[in-house]
Amino acid sequence: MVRRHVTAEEVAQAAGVSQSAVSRAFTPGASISLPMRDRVQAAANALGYRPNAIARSLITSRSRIIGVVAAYLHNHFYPSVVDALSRELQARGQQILLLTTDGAEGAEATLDALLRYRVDAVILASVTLSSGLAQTCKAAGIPVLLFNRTARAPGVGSVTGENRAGGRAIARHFIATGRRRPAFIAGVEDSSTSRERERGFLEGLREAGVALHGREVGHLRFDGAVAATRRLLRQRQPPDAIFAANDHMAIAAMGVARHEMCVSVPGALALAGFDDTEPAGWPDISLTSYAQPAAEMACRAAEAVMAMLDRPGEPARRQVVKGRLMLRRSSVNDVLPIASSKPPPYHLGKQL
Amino acid sequence: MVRRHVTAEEVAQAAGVSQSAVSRAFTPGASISLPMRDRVQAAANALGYRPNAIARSLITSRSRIIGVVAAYLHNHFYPSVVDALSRELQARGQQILLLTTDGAEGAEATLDALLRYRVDAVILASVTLSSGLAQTCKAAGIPVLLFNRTARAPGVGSVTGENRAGGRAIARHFIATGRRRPAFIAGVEDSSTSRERERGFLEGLREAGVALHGREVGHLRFDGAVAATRRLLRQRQPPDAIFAANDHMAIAAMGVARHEMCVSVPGALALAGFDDTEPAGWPDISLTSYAQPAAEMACRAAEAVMAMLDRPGEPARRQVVKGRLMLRRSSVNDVLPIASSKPPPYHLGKQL
DNA sequence: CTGAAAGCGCTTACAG
DNA sequence: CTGAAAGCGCTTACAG
Repeated sequence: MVRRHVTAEEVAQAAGVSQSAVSRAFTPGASISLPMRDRVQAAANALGYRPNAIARSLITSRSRIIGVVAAYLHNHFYPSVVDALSRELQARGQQILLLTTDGAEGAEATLDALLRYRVDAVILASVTLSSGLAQTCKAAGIPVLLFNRTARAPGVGSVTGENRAGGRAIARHFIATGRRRPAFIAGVEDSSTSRERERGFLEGLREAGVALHGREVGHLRFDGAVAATRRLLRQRQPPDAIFAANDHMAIAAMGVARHEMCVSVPGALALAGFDDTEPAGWPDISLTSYAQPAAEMACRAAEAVMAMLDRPGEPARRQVVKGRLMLRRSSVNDVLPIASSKPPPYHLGKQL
Repeated sequence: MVRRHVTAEEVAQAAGVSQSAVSRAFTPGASISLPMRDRVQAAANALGYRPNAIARSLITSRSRIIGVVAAYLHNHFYPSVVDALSRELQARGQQILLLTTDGAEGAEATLDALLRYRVDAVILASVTLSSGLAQTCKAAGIPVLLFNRTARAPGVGSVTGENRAGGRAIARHFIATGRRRPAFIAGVEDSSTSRERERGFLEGLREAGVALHGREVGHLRFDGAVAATRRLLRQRQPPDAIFAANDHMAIAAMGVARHEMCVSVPGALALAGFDDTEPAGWPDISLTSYAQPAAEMACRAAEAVMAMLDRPGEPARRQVVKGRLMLRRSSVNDVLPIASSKPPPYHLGKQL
């Protein structure tokens, strides 16, 4: 039973009208009389007709599909992003063609497949994707939006958090709480996001005349951050504070410090991450973090994409979404543990 | 600059061949000579041609797009699933149209939108989605595969973990470690997945002649599990073990027990979840859990979907992927903390 | 192996 | 408001 799909032509025959009329009945704003529309609808319902969006987009040359490229869903920031993006885009009548890719290898080939589907735009939601992907989209004449990273190339819009200000806030917090041997775990060297966070962090330290005590690269991966933390903590004089370029790596660092090296957190070592992912708010983790509001960033991104589609000429914008420092028990002792009975208690943190 | 896309016709003109020849050059296995193919390729590269998959699927009536419906990406099991599914399907030349939906409301409407894109099949990856969605797909003649749940209706394939056996294993473990007041936090009442886990758990308790000491519903949400745990632990005689129907809820329970009620885990209370999500393996969480291997389940699901497309007549299968109990410090004291230096140390757990 | 032609299921000017 | 017709960019029998 390879039942073919019902077509507009079949509905037209059943309703005794032209195929154009069927099309109009399913096109909001088309010039069609109410009786005609009802008649078509009745026949359509009886037959179980559903307009073929593929055929539609072939002729309108708008697929109403947005390509979303995500690289590493194990970092919990990205599931939140995908969830929020999906919601926002669906609300605007767009579908999402999802592309996941592990690092750069093969990404070009899968992006090529994506572009064959004539997506209306592409959102690149990963700091590790080569900017070559953005260029490929540009070359294909497809609007690109970078999410959580920027690019030097002009004409590429982006939505990011306050990377530099966030890094600076973490540094000031470490200094204010008496830390004098702060270290940094970078993401990947060639990512604007990680660089900006580091830059802000270094600026904050310099303000206070404190030198960076150590620096390792965690490659944005859990295992990478585990190794980086071991190297930092095995030094003769280990750091008394570590800022990891994102929560995912900071949580790995926390595990190594507390359970492998028996370093007390926050007593002997303060920890801070970036993103304020959900696990950071869990009481057993309670990780100080600079928040990037995924939902708001996704909303901005969806709006930006729609704007790119509706007004192609408009110059691409770089939007920065405001964040805030969430203080938790990984860096300060006096933050209240969860005690209140009023929900939601798990995302509380002292706001700076 | 609304540069239109390059078409096969334009490539044909540039190469001085017919449009059919261009089509054949991009169709693996088509009968075309090597010189002809090279000539077309050269022209195509020069013009930046990319075949329009939309047009292609209109005529082949295979879109090579699989609809994936996921409901709640905050439960970290689902990001792993989406990631793995995406990888597996991409490897088989399929694209993914992603649909996220919060609960039942509005899900029908968005599924309708999905079906208009003539996806070749739909994977329903959420225990909370109404089985009405599966029926809608069936009615539209589109193959459906349930992921992490089953349905009474025949002809609907599924891929699940060992829910019943897993529940039983947790019960036996609680009993074996001396727990006598075991409680259960259910997911949602009408989910086959949660029901099977509970059924296995009760069977395991009955074997030992131990009665269920408490039961609450967490609605599969973090906040819901927080409230459920409070109700359980505020009893005059609180439980000495809690099995939550998934890790997401178990982690919420852990936070409440340790940080709000000051109940020692695992001393006064043993905790266990289901799924073996990544956070369960983090040393600060170290949650005993029955593993559902997301990657393997995704692989099976991808294979099953491809089989449904290639052999439409074949009866739908219900596949169960083997899991295993991961013992960690939320339920036993003698599990070694992370000590080894050989990676990957964070997913270790004593296997039963 | 190659090309001309029909056709996939729609949208949208164009007449009426 | 309605219908006949052209056409979106391809694939695929059909001849040659």
